[in-house]
Amino acid sequence: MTRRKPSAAEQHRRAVAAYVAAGGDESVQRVITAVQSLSKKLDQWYARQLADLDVAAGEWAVVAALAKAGTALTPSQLADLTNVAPSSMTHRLDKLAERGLIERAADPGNRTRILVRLTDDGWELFSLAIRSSDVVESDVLQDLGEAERGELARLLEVVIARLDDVDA
Amino acid sequence: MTRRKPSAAEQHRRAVAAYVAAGGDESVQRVITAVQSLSKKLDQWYARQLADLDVAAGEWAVVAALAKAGTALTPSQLADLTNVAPSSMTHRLDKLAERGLIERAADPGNRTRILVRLTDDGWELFSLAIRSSDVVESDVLQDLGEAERGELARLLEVVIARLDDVDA
DNA sequence: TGCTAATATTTCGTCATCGAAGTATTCGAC
DNA sequence: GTCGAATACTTCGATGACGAAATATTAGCA
Repeated sequence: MTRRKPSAAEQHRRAVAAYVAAGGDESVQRVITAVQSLSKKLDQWYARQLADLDVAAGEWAVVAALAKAGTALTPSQLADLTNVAPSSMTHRLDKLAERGLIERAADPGNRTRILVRLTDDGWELFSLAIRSSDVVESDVLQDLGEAERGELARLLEVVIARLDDVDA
Repeated sequence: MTRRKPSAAEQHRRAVAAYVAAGGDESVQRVITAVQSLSKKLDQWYARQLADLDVAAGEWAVVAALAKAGTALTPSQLADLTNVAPSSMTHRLDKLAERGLIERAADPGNRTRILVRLTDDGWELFSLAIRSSDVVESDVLQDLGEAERGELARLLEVVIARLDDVDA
């Protein structure tokens, strides 16, 4: 490398400047850029932690989706939730089933469907990964007090409430 | 689908509940989960907009990284910034160069390095994509006033300032 | 019932990505 | 200056993801 890597804060500033120079609105770009760089860093950390558990990011996405849903889901629903093509889900589920993290069963009410659910091992993996991720996540939020975290969450949730409308 | 898709807000609530049930801290999970679901939706929208311009998400990441840097970068730096293996960058740059969006030149000071820079067409694509994305991004932030956007940006930037420390 | 369209999953061929090894150049210690 | 380690990029073989087509079942309608 020619020079040392700039800090995340410095990269953020430059990114916003570039987006504004290209015609973006500043108050918008500050928020969007920050969300993206934070999410990117989180993804990097998750990838490392999951590698320790020998789980690929895509496989984790399936486990997490099932855990969040709290009920069995079909391959199509999982593909939609984890942002991959339905055809890609087949192989993923094969591998997860081989490891005993999920199990497939025919839907008794509709024979074209297959229901995927977490096994006990799958639930255990989910809980283990969440607890270890929570440590890093707490670290990254350590500069915010309880009130500020609440305010940050509230503002983000206002934005999330708008997502479906913009989608349509 | 058995039942209609739950709203983004409802999915967010369920996800936080699942993470807390698995042992995560609520104030942490509300923020982290919100950041991730927002980022995921943004990625989906970008993918669609970029598909209209016939640009893959990974290719866009390279163009954006060069635009943000404002200067020429090496393939290794681009691989690092865009979160891919250095070996993957070779082919990506080949394709981007074929389309005339970037150009490679030998570094006069170090013959093991190659300098990649945006062409005029590359800059034009960047500006075009930013301006069209800004429309969607503004829509998603429409429920926040100028003061709230500022506060949201400020809180996120506090978190970003902490990223490097946690990384180490 | 019978027929068409829609839904759900899988298979298949192709392309992008990965890690490891290969090649070339530069840096540092002596 | 010379040799070995470090750096930078590319090539290579294997794996994973995509879209399109194939298969199977269900739903709607006359």
